[in-house]
Amino acid sequence: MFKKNPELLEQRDYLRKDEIRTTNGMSYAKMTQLSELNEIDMVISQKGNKTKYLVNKRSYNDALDSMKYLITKKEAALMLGIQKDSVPKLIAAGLLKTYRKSSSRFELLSHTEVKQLMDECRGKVVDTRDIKGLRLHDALITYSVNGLSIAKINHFTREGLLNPLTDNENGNFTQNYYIEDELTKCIEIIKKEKQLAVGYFLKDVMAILKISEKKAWKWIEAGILVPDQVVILKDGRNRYLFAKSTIDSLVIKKNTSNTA
DNA sequence: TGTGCTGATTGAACCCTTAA
DNA sequence: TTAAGGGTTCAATCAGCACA
Repeated sequence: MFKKNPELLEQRDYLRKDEIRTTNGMSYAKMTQLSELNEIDMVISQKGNKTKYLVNKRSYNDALDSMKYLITKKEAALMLGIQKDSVPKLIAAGLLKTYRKSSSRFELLSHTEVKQLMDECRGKVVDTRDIKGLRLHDALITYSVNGLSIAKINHFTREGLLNPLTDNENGNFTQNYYIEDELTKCIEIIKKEKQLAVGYFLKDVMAILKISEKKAWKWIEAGILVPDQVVILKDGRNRYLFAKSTIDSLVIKKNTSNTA
């Protein structure tokens, strides 16, 4: 009945407890706690041996609207569809703020802000047949080595560089699919940012200067190409890092000697 | 010059321990 | 009891190096 007439869903006065848990990540314990504090109006409906817990929609929405309603990182993770370990990463990236309550020893988050982040980063709802791309977790497994993180995915989504798709209008990050072409472009941005901050690797330098590996080593030995940082790996190998400015000046030198 | 090998690296997920 | 924190695992790519 609700599938045929979705507007009937909106008209309901009461929501099921399990419905609230899956759509908003609120734990059953939290609902009981809010009910005891009279923050939400929860009624028990008994039919035979089946017990139903129903929450008044208006009281629930009022409780959510209030900034008083703070949630733990675990609840935020449930709401976003990510692991609890990822929540601090979103906080560190400035995508979520934490609050302190005298009654709690834990850092808490605003339910409103978590919901807002999810709404901003939820994929565009399309038909299941039109879904393409990688799930959030698969994208992270594939591209974590390139510096892609859950925080970066959210940043890029907010900036419009990533346009995820979903077939669930109330879905969370696990239901988002990311287009591979868009992910590749974001990886390029991350790489450029890293090169600016950390520097170029020898392979990057070879490509920029258009020289072979042999020539690169000759230049290093001759002191023409001087690494700005040498990281000695555990197995004795060296990892060379060249600052962007070092390579830029070499490119200029190479170009002027070519034109002369 | 090209190719293949090895170990490092990355970050989320997972699992276990700790602390209040 | 439960959230947080720390260590480990997983899957993938990359850089350095050796060698044909």
